[in-house]
Amino acid sequence: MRWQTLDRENCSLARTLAVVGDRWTLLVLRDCFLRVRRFEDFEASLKIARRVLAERLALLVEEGILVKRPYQDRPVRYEYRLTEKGLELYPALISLVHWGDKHYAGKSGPPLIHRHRTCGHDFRSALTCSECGEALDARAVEVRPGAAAKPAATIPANHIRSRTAATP
Amino acid sequence: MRWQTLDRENCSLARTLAVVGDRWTLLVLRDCFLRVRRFEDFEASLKIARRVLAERLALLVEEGILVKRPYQDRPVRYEYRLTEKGLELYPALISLVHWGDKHYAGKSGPPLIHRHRTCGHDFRSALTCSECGEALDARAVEVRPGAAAKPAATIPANHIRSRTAATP
DNA sequence: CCAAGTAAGTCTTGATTTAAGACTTTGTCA
DNA sequence: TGACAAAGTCTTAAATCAAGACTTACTTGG
Repeated sequence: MRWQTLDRENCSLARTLAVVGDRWTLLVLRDCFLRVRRFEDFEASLKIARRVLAERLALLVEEGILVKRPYQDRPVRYEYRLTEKGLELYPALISLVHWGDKHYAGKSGPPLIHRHRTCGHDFRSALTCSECGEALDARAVEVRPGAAAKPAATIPANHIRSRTAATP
Repeated sequence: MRWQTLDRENCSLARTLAVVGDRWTLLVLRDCFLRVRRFEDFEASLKIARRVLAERLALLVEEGILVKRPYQDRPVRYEYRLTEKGLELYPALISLVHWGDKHYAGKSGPPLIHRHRTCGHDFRSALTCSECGEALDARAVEVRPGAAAKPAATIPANHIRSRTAATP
């Protein structure tokens, strides 16, 4: 499969990955959430090849996830900032970070600690149901095709009926 | 950067991406949550090259995210199932899916609809603070280095002080 | 005025990864 | 015996990526 064609797949995950599903892209976004904003700062932080960084930033701007805007004239210099759409990736990112904290942190704990300013506590993110507010477990989720589904495309025949997801 | 060395980075996101941060790996995991379990079913569903699929499955098993177990003898045939550790990736995956639903679904809505069996409603996932239960916004999160932090490694100097994340 | 510095890229080249699909193994079924 | 099936492995050409030298446009110090 060519990744340029992935956005045409009838699957929201595939479409999402076509845009941000590249390792460098996700690390660039992590830096954005840590308030890194300038080309050279991304480069120094990530030790990424400049060509690749330029390409990823351009893609993120094109997709409306970052905006490029001048922070000075003469000479004009640009910075990259998250848009609202970009900020909405936070749940996915923080979930990945917390999963890594849990399974791959060393003896001394995670490298970064997150504090919720609103309540003042260090937290771990929790995924809840938008309707009942309870914690969401994969085993309690059922999936069915929406109006846009073309079942044959990405879901094997034995999954097009509504079934409980993931009960290993 | 070589991706094999990414797991030595002092950053939970980098370590996580070293394991599951590959596009194919994430699509394989999506299929796992949709109850795909057999080699040929993954292949048919994803149209992935067999060699790549074999490699990704082996990695996920090695990392304890999937288990490989026989579902029949004579001839012995195997299936792949999510472990508890694998199931814990659900928040990250569903967040990516819902982000894709929101920004890349067509007129007719998302391809798949998720229902919470516990409460019976179709839902969108919501990220909440584990401490106060309120919805989490990236702008309300402050980050500071934990005991394991080696600030110079992955966080630029101007970010090692505790600062609010992401206020674009 | 000239040299050095800086931010933000672009270009070139060699290494790595991927895709496609033919081939292999082990066993069943008609 | 021959066809079929699941779950891989192997080969090779094509695509993608990494590293770092080079470029551009402007500023600042001497």
